[in-house]
Amino acid sequence: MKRQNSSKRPPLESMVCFSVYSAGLAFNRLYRGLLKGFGLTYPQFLVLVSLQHRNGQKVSELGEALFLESNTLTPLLQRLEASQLIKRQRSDLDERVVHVSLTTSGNKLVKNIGCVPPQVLEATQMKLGEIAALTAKLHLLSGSLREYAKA
Amino acid sequence: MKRQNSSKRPPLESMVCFSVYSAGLAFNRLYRGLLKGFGLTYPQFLVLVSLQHRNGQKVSELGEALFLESNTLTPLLQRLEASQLIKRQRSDLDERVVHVSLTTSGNKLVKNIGCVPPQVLEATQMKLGEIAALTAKLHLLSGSLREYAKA
DNA sequence: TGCGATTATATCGCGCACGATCTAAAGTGC
DNA sequence: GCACTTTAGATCGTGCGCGATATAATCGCA
Repeated sequence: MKRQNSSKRPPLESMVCFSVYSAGLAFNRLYRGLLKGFGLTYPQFLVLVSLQHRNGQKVSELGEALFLESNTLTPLLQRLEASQLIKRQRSDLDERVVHVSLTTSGNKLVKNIGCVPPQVLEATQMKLGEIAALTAKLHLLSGSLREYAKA
Repeated sequence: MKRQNSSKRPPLESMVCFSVYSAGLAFNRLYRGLLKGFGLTYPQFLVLVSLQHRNGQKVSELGEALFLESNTLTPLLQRLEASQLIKRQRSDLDERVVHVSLTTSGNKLVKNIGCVPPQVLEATQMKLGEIAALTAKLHLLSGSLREYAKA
């Protein structure tokens, strides 16, 4: 027999969407502390990591990697450029597209930080395998949600 | 033998933090579409759900439930109040604290929406048990991250 | 009683997310 | 070659998150 939702435990706790939201806030705060010393925000860090993997991406490619669009990326990239960490240059073949690449100091910085600082791993208190499984499930979930939103 | 990270698959995909970030964006977009018709944002909806469970919470209690502070909540609550969905009133016993309660129309609205609209469940493409397990893991993770951030 | 410390909420500024719209460059059909 | 559409980024306005700070009420305690 199922216990009736006695409505004395907060329902937020039982909502996946909230657990994701809340974990997102927690990660953001953790990274904020770790990145503050480097003068980076968390999304900026993600952009640098993506560029480290593949330099010279178009804005639209970065957008596909991060699931963001130009209205978010453009100002973010402008700030990174102002910090001398990236360069933006219009393509010669198609003047509409803008290629983004790490500067020398940008490259040095992201190498210095490393993709997953050891503090983050420690903070999760999870085993590597568990983390990988969780990551995979979340990507599946994201995919389904995006699929549904499109349809 | 471990395959070397051949650095041709984007490293973002292997980062938990990114999978959480990205799933958060996806949920936000999904809810945005669902809530637009009700004139609500996703965080506003979460506040209403929390109040439905326990009406008259202090701002600080809402903050503990949602892991947010007054600098985020105050303007959010002001907007909800402007929409006539909640009432804010200072306590008589302690004039520092503000109690937040649903108005009749706010109560009606949140009941109308329901905690987890069926569309969301469908969009996840997951079984209830899977969702519950994921939710539990994420709460654990959030807890560890917050614990680490405090220390 | 009075005054420094603490607490609850509010205010401000900045940087994301994102809907809506704009601009300019390419593509397209005739 | 010329209008029509499409595409890539950029711009603008709004609403979060959050660090820093302000304001006002309460507490502690000598």
